[in-house]
Amino acid sequence: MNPITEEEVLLLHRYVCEGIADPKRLMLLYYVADQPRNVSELTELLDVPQPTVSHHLRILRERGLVVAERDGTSIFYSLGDPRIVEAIQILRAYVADLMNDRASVVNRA
Amino acid sequence: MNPITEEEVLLLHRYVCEGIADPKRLMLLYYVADQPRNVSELTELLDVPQPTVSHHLRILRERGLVVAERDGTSIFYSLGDPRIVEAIQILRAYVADLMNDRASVVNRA
DNA sequence: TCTATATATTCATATATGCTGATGTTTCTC
DNA sequence: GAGAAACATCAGCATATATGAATATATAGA
Repeated sequence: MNPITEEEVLLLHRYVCEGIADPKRLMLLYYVADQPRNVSELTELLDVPQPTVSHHLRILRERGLVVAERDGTSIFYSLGDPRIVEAIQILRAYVADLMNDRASVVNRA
Repeated sequence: MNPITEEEVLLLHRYVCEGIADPKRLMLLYYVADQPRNVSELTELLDVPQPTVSHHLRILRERGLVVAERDGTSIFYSLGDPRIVEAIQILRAYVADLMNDRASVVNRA
């Protein structure tokens, strides 16, 4: 495996891991990966106050994980790079297996 | 894209994202992905007090991201699932591009 | 320009997390 | 069983982060 440097890890953490380290931000990434959505839509989908959504969108935006485009008074957000969700999909499969394993352990008991 | 449920996101966050949301833990994952290593080795590699290493290993272990195996007084840690690093590699490539883009923007200025 | 709508920012608080010295536990050897 | 080595846990502190009410900013339309 290509050895990773400490500097690389710090960048990785700063620009990606911090970004996805919150359940609401994960949901936001999936919402905007599906189609561009404005803040009002995302606020309704997440069911939290609008400032909370803007706060999380800012964190995602500053890291390039989402991109914003204004259309009139609305601002539409979309996924910054498809690899983000691609990577999360792999982790999602891992978690699914993890849960299946636990279930089968319970069934054997 | 396969729609993700809120429950799935919570599990994903709890079992993976929390785990990789720290630079030291990212380094640990890469160290043990390379080869199984005991706590003493990891303590030396990370250059932090041993309790700090054990603290992070515990978080990784509880989530299945690493597995522990005792050999005498030593405990060797190895990667729990290759998909973890596979996913991180994708994010790593993304960050590399992000940095290259920034560099080229600077060069054009 | 005035008003309404959409979004961002500020600020205070609560919670979570990382850190590490001190201490406990497990295992090996003699 | 005593001592040493390796690792885990505890406990207290410091820092970071999420939250959301209040407020500011930006745009569109009248």
